[in-house]
Amino acid sequence: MKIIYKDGTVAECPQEEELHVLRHTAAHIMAQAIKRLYPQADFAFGPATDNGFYYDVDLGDTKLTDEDLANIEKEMKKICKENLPIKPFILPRDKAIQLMEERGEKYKVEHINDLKDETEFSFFQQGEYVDMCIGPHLTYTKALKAFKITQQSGAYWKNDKNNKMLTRINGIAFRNQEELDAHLKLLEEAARRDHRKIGKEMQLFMFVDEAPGFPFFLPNGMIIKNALIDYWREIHTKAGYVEVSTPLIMNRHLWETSGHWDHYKDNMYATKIDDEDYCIKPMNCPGGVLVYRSQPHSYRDLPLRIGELGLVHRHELRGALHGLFRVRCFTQDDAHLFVRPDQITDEIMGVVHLINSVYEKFGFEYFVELSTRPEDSMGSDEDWEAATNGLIQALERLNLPYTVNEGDGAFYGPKIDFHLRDSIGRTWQCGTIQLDFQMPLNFHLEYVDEDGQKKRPIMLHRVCFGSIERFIGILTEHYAGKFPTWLAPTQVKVLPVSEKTLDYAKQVTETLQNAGVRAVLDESNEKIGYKIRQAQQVDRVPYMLVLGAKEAEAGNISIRDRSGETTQSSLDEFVAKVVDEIKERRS
RNA sequence: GCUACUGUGGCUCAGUUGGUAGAGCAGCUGAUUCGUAAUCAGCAGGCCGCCGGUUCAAGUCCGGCCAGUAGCUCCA
Repeated sequence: MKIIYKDGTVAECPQEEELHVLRHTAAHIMAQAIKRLYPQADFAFGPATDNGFYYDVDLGDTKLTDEDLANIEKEMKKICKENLPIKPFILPRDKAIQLMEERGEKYKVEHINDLKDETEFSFFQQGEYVDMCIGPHLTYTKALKAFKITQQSGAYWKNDKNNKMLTRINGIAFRNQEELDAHLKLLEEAARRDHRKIGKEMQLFMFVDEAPGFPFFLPNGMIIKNALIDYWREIHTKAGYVEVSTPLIMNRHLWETSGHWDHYKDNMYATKIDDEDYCIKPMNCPGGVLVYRSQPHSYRDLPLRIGELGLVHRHELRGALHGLFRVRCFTQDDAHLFVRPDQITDEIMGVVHLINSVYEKFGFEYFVELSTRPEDSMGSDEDWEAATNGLIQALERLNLPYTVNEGDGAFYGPKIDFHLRDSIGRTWQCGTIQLDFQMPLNFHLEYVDEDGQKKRPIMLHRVCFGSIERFIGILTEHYAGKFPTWLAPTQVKVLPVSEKTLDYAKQVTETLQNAGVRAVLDESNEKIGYKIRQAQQVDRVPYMLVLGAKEAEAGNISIRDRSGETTQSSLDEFVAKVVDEIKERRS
């Protein structure tokens, strides 16, 4: 694949750059098509993305329908067919501005003015279309072979909600039709893993119009939630944590002291009690702080690790809600660590190990982000620097690769975030570790040090799952509903071949239940094939026991697992194996 | 909150240019007693998201609201 750089050199494209370049060119060709159909179109940015490309465009008052998008795609195909050569040229600043002004590209002019240090600007031209761009690009429009416009949406100019919302038109592009078809198929398969769909099918949770964003956990979902909580308690007890529970509603004064009233008010639900303002907690930290402050502490007590499975409520914007991934009330597997300055690094490392062990348990791959001071924040520059350095130090000592997310920290401190992927590749923040000098200061927390002086502890906020709701959503997509046995709502489904073996099936079910296994007997008057289909496709149970005359006579069982493999076994052997699998939480 | 789209029985969806709602699955009843991914028949089930408007007539057209989907913004 040949490509052309902004200086006009033509070269063979490095393999790993191919998709990026052709997608970027696709964005240009789409812009050209849009300009032909909508001459008033004023373009903003149009980059390549993971699977395709988009262009943000200001179309004035024009709104696009699906048909319009199809027409744009048609026009793109036409442009490809015309096989226009793509050629770069370079202009000095004043000429560049002049050209873009002549063409009515006011966003490009603004962009040139933003790039204060540049003296020259490169452009790529194909036919009548000119775009300011660094390149490189394909050399001819015909080289773009497989693409599809997928959707339109809105996007703010420069990603700032105070700016105008532009029309974003998205597309996907691949080297050839086969790759594109394969990708579409992949998306279809991913949709089958969607936790909202599986959650409905398996009756894990639900939402109702009367409580938008507030999840209901159904009996099956509660089993998963409780199994996760049991696991959580076990590893936290081992790691030296204690557990508390603090109130959901507390007086406004508390939230003023913590800084939430100033920095988080729009997200808090409020109520009145005896004519005083109260807030429903959006975070658990003030509760943890009050627990710490309720008693004097010695340096010997630290680090103090106080865990809390706290239900928090946040007013998330309507458009942000998304199944269990983004809700308005959720349970954080929270903990607040009160530490001496000399303990910071060790404690952070301890938490990272804990989070890592949890994610490994489920076979997740994650990536780590360091978020620094946001604009709306409290505290001194020195404290922020010290806190940020504390986190960086821990990350480097652990040799953990991370990216920096400038200005994305909490209002009280910087944080390390752990991100997990959903079935279609979107990433969601789950675990987080936040270093906080502010809360201890605002609440006058102290401990008595070795030298008898009162000192201020440092506070670490952290979660492993993040929110149990979001984590269950991620787990559901990760396993496509086929949860490991210890999490599965139904662990064994007992399927009698006919009513004749119902009694034997009842015995087997009871034996399993007495051993602590979540076993369910399918008493329905259906053929065995139907029962299996139901157990496999809807309930997604790890084990199905098919019991007919053969088994009843021999006193054994036939086991079918989710892969469809069947084995014969004695009941005792199977019970022992399953009980052990559950106890060890094997996946 | 913003942009675009969607909203019909528990679930998945049909419903022509406006003429008074239809299927499959699930449910119930009966028959069948069956060997590893759907046995057959019958029955029942619908303020067509909500409110208002246009019309002789609205699931269908218009407006408002509510909820959902994709993306943006924001976040665990």
